[in-house]
Amino acid sequence: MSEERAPTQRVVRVLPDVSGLQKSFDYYVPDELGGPPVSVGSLVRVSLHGRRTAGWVVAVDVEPPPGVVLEPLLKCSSYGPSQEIVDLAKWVAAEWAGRWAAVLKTASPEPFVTRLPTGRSAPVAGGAVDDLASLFEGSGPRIVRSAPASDRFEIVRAAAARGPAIVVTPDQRTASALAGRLSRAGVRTHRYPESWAGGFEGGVVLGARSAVFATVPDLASIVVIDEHDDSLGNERNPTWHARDVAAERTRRLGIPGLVVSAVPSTASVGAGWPEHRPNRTAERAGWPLVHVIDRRDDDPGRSGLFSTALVRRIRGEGRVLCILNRKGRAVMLACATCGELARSESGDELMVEDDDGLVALRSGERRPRICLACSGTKLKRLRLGVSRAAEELSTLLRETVGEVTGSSTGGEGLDHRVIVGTEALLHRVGTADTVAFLDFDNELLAARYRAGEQAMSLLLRAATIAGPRAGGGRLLVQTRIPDHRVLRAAVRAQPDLFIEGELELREATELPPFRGVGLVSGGAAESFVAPLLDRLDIAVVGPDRDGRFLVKGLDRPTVAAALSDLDRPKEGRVSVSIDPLRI
DNA sequence: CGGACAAGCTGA
DNA sequence: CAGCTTGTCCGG
Repeated sequence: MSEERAPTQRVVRVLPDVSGLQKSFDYYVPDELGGPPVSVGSLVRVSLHGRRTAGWVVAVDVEPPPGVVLEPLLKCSSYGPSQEIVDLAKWVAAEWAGRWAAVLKTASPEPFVTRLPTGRSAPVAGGAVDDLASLFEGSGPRIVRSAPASDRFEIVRAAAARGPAIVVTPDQRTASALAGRLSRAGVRTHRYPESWAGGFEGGVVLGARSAVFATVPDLASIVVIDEHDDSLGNERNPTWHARDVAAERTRRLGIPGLVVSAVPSTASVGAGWPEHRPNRTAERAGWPLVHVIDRRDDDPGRSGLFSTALVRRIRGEGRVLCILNRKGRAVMLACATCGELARSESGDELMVEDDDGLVALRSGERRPRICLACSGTKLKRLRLGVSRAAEELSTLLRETVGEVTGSSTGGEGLDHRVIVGTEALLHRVGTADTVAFLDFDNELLAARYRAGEQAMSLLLRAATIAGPRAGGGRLLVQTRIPDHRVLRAAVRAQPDLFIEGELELREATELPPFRGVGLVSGGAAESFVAPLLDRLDIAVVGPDRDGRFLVKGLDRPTVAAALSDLDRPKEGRVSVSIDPLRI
């Protein structure tokens, strides 16, 4: 089959795109091979064990192991990620215990690129760039705190003025808006991944999380917008987060990495990255007004979704979004007498009902059906749904109310002054005057350790949509926990009130960013983690109700390494997620 | 992953 | 013992 290799021919190392195979193989480059030049990152086709498969060149001019007869590369299909990105992808795979090939795929063009653009554009100086110069001093990640309704355009423009840049945003909508404004300011922009090769022309590459892997020669900075947002985290394994990838990439390149957020994540603050803050006046001005409506103050007989206070505030002028999140919600119980939610002793967990009384799902804490606040024994169920909410609100306001859920299509329901919807509404509407959370406790008390950060993230999205207080931007939050640190921080536009408490809790409970965690799921999870029980530096917790195990260790690399070193069981499936966002 | 091949099982 | 299934190994 394979003709003899001439001693002068180049040998390259190829990582095949075959799941279940994490090994690279050597091939020689035949003289007559057409297509793009073969270099590190090139997408190639090779023959492996008698079948053709795609892969990536991960090293060139290698010395093949003695005794193996090399086969030729069959084809060079496309330009691929640069050496820098191939190396970065390897780090990402190790850091999140995933496949190198899976990361390379994210960093590769689709469809193939067989010609690179020629000609580069020079940076375009921006307006207020001098004021922002200090943000770009030194190298590696730094936190840029910037109020939720403040404009990030000048930061992005300042980055563009310094040379080729990558701007990562939580969604394509934001990337699109920033790209449009940059273009109008004379900056060359490229959308990623559609314009995969755009980075070769200079200018700014903008896109959602995968843009952090864009190949950009002479990259001068990376800006991550709203770094707290979970959309920047990969849902599939490896569960890398664009913020952390940007941090590593900028450290490696010795360039600045700006992670921008109104309320920086526990990850970035916990990592001790330097922080640039706006002055208090500017920060406050960049938040909408936040009204907390304490539902415990309602008339005891009232059981609807809408407090009188809320209805009063949304009657009349202005566009209003009412957010009702039903995703993964448990039925909540509240005291029929005083209105207090049924929560665990610590207040961190919701209690649900079973035959023996009340039980907390996570800790298993039990007590009889009694209200902790007033000792009342009558509890009522709080039931909700978008359709019912829209109906109820239409009646209360005496006007037609729109309705939007994740399954609504196009502009359906959007052409009303008042719209009720799930979280999807916050992704579909660009601006509104008021955003109201009908049932914020569902977020605050969600049975996930990151519930607080996720609730805050929702508030921040809403705040961006509502705009600054000076322009009439306003958030309304119905809750039975008005003192929750998420709400105190938002009301006072003072992120530290949230971040400090959240970090204390994480430290006390030994969770990220103070520890690394891995989630092991799948039928063979138990036998897979068994060898870890002997290790003193690793704790294994579980199984939970879904048969999953939580593996805790000193930090992310420790846990990732421990889980990567384990042998995969012969039968049964195992899935490993490092620092997953939703546990 | 998926092909190759070896060992194990079945029925005449 | 042919013919089939199941399991283990391994790829350049």
